[in-house]
Amino acid sequence: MNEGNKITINDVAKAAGVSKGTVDRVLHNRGEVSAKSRDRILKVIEELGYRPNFYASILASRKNYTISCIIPEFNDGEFWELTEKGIDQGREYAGRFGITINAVMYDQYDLDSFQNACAKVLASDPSGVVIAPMFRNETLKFAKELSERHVPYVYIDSKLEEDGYLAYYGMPMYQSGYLCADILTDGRDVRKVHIIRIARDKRGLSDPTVTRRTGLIDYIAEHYPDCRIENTFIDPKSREERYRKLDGMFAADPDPDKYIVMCNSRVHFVADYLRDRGIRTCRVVGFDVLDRNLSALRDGYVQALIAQHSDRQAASAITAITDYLILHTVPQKKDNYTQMDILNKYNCDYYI
Amino acid sequence: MNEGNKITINDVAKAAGVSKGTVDRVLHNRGEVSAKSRDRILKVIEELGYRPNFYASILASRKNYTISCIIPEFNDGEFWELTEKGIDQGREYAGRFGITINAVMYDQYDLDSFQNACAKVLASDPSGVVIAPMFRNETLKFAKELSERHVPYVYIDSKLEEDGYLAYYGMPMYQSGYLCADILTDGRDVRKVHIIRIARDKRGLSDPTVTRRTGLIDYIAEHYPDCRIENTFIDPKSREERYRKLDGMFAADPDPDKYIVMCNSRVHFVADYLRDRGIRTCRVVGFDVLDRNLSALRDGYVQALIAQHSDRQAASAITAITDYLILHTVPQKKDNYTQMDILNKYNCDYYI
DNA sequence: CTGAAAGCGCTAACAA
DNA sequence: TTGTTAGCGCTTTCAG
Repeated sequence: MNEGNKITINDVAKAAGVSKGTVDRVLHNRGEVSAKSRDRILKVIEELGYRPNFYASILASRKNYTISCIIPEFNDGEFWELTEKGIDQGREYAGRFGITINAVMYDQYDLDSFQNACAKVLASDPSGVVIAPMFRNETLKFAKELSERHVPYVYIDSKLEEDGYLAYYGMPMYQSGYLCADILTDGRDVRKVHIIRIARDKRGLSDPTVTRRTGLIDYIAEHYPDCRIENTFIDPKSREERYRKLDGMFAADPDPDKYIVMCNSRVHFVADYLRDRGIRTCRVVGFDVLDRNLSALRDGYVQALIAQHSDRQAASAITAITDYLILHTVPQKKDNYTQMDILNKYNCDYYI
Repeated sequence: MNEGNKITINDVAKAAGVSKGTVDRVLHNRGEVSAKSRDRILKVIEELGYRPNFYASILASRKNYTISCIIPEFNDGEFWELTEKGIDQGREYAGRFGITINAVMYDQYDLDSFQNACAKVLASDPSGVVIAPMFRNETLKFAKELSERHVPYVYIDSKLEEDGYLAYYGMPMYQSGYLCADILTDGRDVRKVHIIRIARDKRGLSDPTVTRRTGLIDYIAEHYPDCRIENTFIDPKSREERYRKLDGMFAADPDPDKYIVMCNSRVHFVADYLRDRGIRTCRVVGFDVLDRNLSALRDGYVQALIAQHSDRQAASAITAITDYLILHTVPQKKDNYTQMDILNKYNCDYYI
């Protein structure tokens, strides 16, 4: 039945001359077993190629595993929505093993909110944790606590430079910037690149796109040494302010053929501006498959989008913990860099 | 345990005033049950929100499901190798439910071999079938037989115009050709496009790339009405012959900046030629992530590859049948068109 | 047509 | 330290 394997715990017990209770003990490092018995049992397991039947196991042990996912809160159509979809996919998988998934959201601009989320999760005594970190120090503390409790945790989106995590699923950020620059410039004669950036009002927040921007800038330096890079900061909260800034940008340089890029998921801000101003002469590249970005892509205000399956990242994270909990397996690779998808108007409609 | 649902078959039996044996009978339409009992049980199930525990079910019923996958045979590094990897992924999933997966290969250029494969699968009385069809009529017959036996089957790679399949997973072929043309021409001043095609020696074989080529040609007609399209046929078996043909192509038109495309996975043939001849002036686009194509991409002899996750197609197919068999669920969508991935030298290393 | 009972393979007390 | 045993929730005879 179980992958064609008919050897049961009883067979092992018999062959090792012990009872199945003892076999179960060594299987789960539960209770004390004499070194002699343990060795013999382990040997028999090896020889017979015994593989436990997980269904019998799940059935017999009515454990109540629960995995908590800590991600930023979001509004409809924003980046993290896709991650939540992935959590739902993961929930379906984990649910088959009787594992409960719950999501805890935090305000990604508010440290307190993040701390609260972590504390809440810790208090709930989770069997495993998925986390999309935004605050370095606090995450480090949280990770340490989880490690000490032997609670497996996996990072999604970005990770920290510590080592205790079970796995990581995210995009290679530097390379995504490099790729982005390649698509933007596209072998053309580019003299100037405009990077549109979000003006961050709060201090102390790590900018998640800095690595990506570095990749972008490096590409330009390597392939277009004479190309200038100009940063323009816009306010995500004020449309008027944005338009003023972008008007200023266009006024400063009369060349209508601009190369514009945004390193986060908000390129729709640029697209909206271009649409309103009727400007169709720019080459614009951005990131991520928000609905608003997709429609900009379809309408030709954005030429390409670099996307990642952040749903799959979340789902993989949950799967990894589930398998760890139930099957006692660890992911093949610890660091999993997800593919970078290039979308244009001709393939975007087939993107999930 | 089971998704937070604690109601068991015993609860249902008690509430309905019958034994759990009878409940099981109505659950699986097994044996005769009086209309009265059946109605009462169904009502109780509804009211209590009873959900069977799959693990107990799998454990108790030592059924031996097996899913057969019929795909073309292949050599190392060829297209179908990736599909086989997906079958392995699917096997892992299905194995957890005690389902055996076996793969049956056929020679995609030999009708007899395909018929044999089908007959063999039929004889083995499979619980489900995954098929990558190449021969239309024979597949139609096979599908009909499966339908009559109530054996669920899913198409991968391509499908037929019948309706009995459980699901389909494959690339949108026409659109892939359209996309390919867009990437090839890339807004440039293109006067001529070279399509390199495989000379097929056998008659009566359906060319799997004809739809893709149509998409390609349509794009050119729409966007480059004055562009000429030239077909060159090469022999997959003879390197000399290929070089002769390609030499001829280059001799016929002195322009070194050629636009070259192949609609199947063999663009490495072109790349090898260009590498040997030291030609770096062409723009070349092809399909699929064979190792040889990837190295051509990295080395700059191919500018872009359009790829599909044919591994995921196979894995999804197996998952769909597994879930159908075990969970009694049908796929959300019947026709699943997988995304078209655009690969260049900057993102190909993160693919898969 | 229906109930009773014996497992499926494993876990987790409880004795010894 | 170890064996024994009573289930987990469901399927499947076998009587009746």
